[in-house]
Amino acid sequence: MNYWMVKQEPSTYSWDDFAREKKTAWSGVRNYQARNFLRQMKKGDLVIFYHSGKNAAAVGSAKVARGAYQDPTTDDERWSAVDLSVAKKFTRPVTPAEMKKDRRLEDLPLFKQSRLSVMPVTREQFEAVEALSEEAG
DNA sequence: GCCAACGTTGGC
DNA sequence: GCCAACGTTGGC
Repeated sequence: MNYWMVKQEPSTYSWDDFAREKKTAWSGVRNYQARNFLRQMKKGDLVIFYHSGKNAAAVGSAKVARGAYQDPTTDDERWSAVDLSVAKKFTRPVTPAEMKKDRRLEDLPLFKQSRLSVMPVTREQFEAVEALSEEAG
């Protein structure tokens, strides 16, 4: 079982959109590194859903419902998509500032490669974000 | 809202 | 296969 983080601008596709749909195709990724990570995702893997932009925060978790397949938004065979289903909404969003302060999270790829939209995290990191979301702000 | 940095695309 | 141009992202 592996752990991941996906980043999305909420004006493009927010957690609320996701929660309404329950399941979505994570498609439209046009970056090779992110694509490679998508292809490594297996059904059942857990994913942190992160909002980028002005109110950036980790807002919930998702589960990989279907491993990589041809991205339906293009005929170009280079690009892949996965299906994600809602796991749980965090009781409280976790901001990048909080994450940076946490020693368990200071090495998140999120902070090393700010443009990457799909990235691996360790189980420890996944659980640390979850734990922060359950603490009082 | 501008601008610099990054990554992908397209022309040679 | 290189490199300039372009589009997108993120920081200020």
